[in-house]
Amino acid sequence: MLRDFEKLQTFMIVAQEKSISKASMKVGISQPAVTQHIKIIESYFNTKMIYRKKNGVLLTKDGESLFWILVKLNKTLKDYQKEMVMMIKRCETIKIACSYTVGKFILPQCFTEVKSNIYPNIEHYVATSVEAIHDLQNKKCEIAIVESPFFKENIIYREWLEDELVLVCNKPLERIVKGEDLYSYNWVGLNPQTQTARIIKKHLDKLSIKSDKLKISLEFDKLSEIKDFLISQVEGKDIYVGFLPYLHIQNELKNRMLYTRSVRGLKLRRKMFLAFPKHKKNDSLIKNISHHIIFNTAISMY
DNA sequence: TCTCGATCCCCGTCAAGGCG
DNA sequence: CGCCTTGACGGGGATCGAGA
Repeated sequence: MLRDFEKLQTFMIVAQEKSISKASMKVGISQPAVTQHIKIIESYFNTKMIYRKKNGVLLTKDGESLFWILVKLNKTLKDYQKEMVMMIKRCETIKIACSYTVGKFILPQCFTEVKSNIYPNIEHYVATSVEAIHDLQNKKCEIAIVESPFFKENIIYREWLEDELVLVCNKPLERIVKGEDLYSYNWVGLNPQTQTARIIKKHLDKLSIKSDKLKISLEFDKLSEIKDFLISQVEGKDIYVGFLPYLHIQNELKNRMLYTRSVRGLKLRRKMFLAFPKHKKNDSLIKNISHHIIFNTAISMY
C-alpha cells in the first residue's frame, strides 16, 4: 500500500496546477523533487499518471481516477484532522504575521473556515514583509505571509496568491492611459525605500518610464495613507493618481469613490508567499493551516 | 542496557541538457 | 524560451554493531 501522503498530495497539486514547476512552488520543494514524487507514484501503480506537454502536464485516464480518489480521501482526512486536533489537545496559539493587504483584506475572509475546520487558536497581526520574516526567525510567529520573499535559509516559502497593483485616481480618467501620460499626472507616491515602491519602479523601468521624472505631489509610508488621501480628494478640484492594490479599493470602486484605469503594457502583479521555518515542516498543525490557507482561500481576487 | 561512531539510504537541491 | 528530466552530489535520519 502506498502510505506516503506527501507524494500523493504532491500529485494532487500537480493535477490542480497542471504544471510541475507551478506545483513545486506551491509545495515548497524543487521541480526535480516533484518529478520524483510523480515517478514513485507511477512506478508503484505501474502506469503513467500524467502526460508531459509543452506547456505543462495533463492527467492520463488513470491519473484522473487517482485524482478523484484522492479528492475523496482528502475530504475524509480533513474530517479526521478536526477530531485529531481535539484529541491531542494542542492549545498553543498559532501566530501569523502578515502584510497589511493580507491581514486586512484576505485572511479575515478565510479565517472562520480555517478556525472551524483546522484549529481554533489562530491569531494574526500586521507587519512588513521584512518584519514578518524576522519574527519568524525569532520565533515570535509560526507562519508569515509576505508580499516579497526575503529568501532566508531555514525558511520554506510556498507561493500563494497574486495581487495586482492598479492605477487609482480620485476622478474618472480615460479608460486606457498610455505610459507617457503618467508624466502629466500629480502623483501620490510611496516612500521609495519600501519594497512595494521598488516593485513599482522595476515595472515602470521595463516600460522605459522614469519614476524619478513623475510629478510626486505627496509621499507616504503606507499604502493605506495613499488610499485615505485619494478618498479625501474626491470632492476636490485637483486630480491625483497613485498605485494601490486592487484588493484595497474594491469597495471604493464599487461605490464610485475612486476610479481605476489600465496603463497600456503595464501589469503590476506581485506574488504573495506563505513562509514557515524548515524545522516545522513536519508539524501537523503548521502544515495543515498552511495547506488550508493556500488551497482553500475562497476569495475571488479579480 | 545505553552510548557512540560508522555506514547506508532516502530525499532534496543544483546544474546541465533535451524537447517542442 | 519555458518546462521537464537526468545525473551528480550533499545533508540528515535510521540502523547496526562495538564497547563501556
